[in-house]
Amino acid sequence: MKSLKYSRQRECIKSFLMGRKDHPTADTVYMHVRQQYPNISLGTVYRNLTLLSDIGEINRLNVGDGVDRFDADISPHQHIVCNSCGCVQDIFLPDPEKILNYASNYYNGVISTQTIHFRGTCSECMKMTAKNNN
Amino acid sequence: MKSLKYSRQRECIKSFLMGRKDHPTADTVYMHVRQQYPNISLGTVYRNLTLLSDIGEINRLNVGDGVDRFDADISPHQHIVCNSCGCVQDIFLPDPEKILNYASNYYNGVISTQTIHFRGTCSECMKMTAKNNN
DNA sequence: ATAAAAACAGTAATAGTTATTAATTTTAGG
DNA sequence: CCTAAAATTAATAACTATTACTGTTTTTAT
Repeated sequence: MKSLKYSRQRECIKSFLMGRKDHPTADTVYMHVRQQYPNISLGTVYRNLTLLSDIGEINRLNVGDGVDRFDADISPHQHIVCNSCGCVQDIFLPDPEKILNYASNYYNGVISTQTIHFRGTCSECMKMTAKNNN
Repeated sequence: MKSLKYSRQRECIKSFLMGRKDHPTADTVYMHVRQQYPNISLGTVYRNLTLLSDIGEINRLNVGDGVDRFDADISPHQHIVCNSCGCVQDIFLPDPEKILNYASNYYNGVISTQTIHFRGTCSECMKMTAKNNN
């Protein structure tokens, strides 16, 4: 088996992600980490993001727009994409198991996990449209 | 605005999709439609699938494996991917609005739609593993 | 200090999908 | 039934996101 060795690049990627709640793409991570390590390559960013999600330190998610996003919050939660500004926010449901159990009643195999992504309008964009309609 | 003209290729794509419940990829559609129209190009398949989903005659879905799939069943329903064989099946929940309303309580913007994809083991694969463990 | 293992930067390759273009097909109006 | 404008096509090029390869550098256990 392959042991893990420290790398400053990986550390930087991880801590950048921990400071964000907006589920950045690999490219966004790359742009920011490059300010500290100007020679880092996009491949290194991808490799470390993949590695970190493989060992469960971060989550890789895909909200259906063809780009992978990364989230340092690994507690179980769901996501919503704003149709207006495109932001990706968290939704914490108190009892997500309830949905899984509910769905199990209507499937003849076994359901083990679920991924829900909602779409809608975030509160910021709601304020905007309210203002513009005065 | 651009009016729609008949095309046999599009017709063939649509009717192929209507005969399937397994949410084929563009490539799968291509392979099959090519038996009837050997000169059809993958681009034509993509263009028509995109067009059909734009006008709401089919659905484009993505279960997170990096490939788009297409579904002629446009009634509201959810999907489950089998971890064992990779098949994509339908799940019809009697009251999906209930989930959306539930989630709305824990979000400060507006939720308008939801996409749920489950993962688990389909009934076929369940039978297999049961057999092998005898 | 050293050497094996891991990670790196740089770059090439891959997969899925969309865009371009010249030729063909469809169809509304005469 | 003809015609011509508009839509569609096949073929191919281009694009985007991601992964793989390679020779060099960094990490770390001994």
